[in-house]
Amino acid sequence: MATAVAVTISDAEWRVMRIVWTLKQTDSRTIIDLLEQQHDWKPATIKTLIGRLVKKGALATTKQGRQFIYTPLIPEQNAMDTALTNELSQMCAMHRGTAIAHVLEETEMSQADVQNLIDVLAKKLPTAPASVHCDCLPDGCEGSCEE
Amino acid sequence: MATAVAVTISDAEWRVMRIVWTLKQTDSRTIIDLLEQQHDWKPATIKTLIGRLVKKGALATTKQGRQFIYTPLIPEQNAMDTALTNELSQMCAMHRGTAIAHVLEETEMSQADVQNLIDVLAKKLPTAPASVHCDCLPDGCEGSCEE
DNA sequence: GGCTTGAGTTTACATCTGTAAACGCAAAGT
DNA sequence: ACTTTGCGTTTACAGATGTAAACTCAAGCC
Repeated sequence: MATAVAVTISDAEWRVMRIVWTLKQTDSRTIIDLLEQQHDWKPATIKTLIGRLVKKGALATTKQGRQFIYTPLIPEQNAMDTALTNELSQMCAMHRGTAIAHVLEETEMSQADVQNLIDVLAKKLPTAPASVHCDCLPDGCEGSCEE
Repeated sequence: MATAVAVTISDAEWRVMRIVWTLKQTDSRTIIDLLEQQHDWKPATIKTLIGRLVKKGALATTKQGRQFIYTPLIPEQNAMDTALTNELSQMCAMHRGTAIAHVLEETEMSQADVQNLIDVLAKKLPTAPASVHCDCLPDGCEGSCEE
């Protein structure tokens, strides 16, 4: 199996990855031009981010004449997935549902996406447990979180 | 309006907050005891985290004899909400729906929660746009992201 | 062939985070 | 009253992150 130790992508790095994911492959010139429009980052800053992403194994480089062509080494959907799951998993298990509800309300999604989510949930409903308990305290200390 | 500049809570600090949120109020002795069971953190580490949370304005202190009673200054659901929304907002708008779908599949939720989500989505369905476009490139560069 | 230019690399530095020891002091015990 | 204990504070330090200048070459132009 690949030694994909779930590379961690920081906020600023995320911007760079989005460019590469969207374009599938590009050179630094393009990345820098695009990011300079979106943020007021100096080219040097963007170069640093690209460098770190390569070192982290998030971007692959292919020598193309004098420069490099960058391509993503980790799939976008995969990164999104991991980031959200990590964030959620650090929260109280009992309250995750509510948090997701709030997020759903604030997130704009296409009709197809909404429908898809409904389907996913409908399939989940039958096997969902009657309740999920708070896991904020060490085992054996539960019970204080019911409201 | 309160000067709630949306305090940022780090991963380690989350553990502390969860204890306080769950217990509503406690002293450091309790926090330290509980966290020493969950992680192998030294008491000093936990003291540092508590101190930082107080300085950040996430925890309030009330002198109680020789010690302090800590209470949360920011509501748990609020913090969860902000954290998830921040994470999501840094991702490609077009792909958020799919990411949420994946998360939903992996997150254990009570039947009531699942049902609630279905309701939220059902209400959202009518007003959902036909499609949400990729916003990874600066304005005017779109179109490369359709697949 | 020498100079210019630009891509990638190195170095820089403040802040945040994880992790923790050391310290100052007031309360509690004897 | 004196000592001990424990709580909160100060100090420490490495690694990650945001931000960016400086430097090194090889490719491209005259």
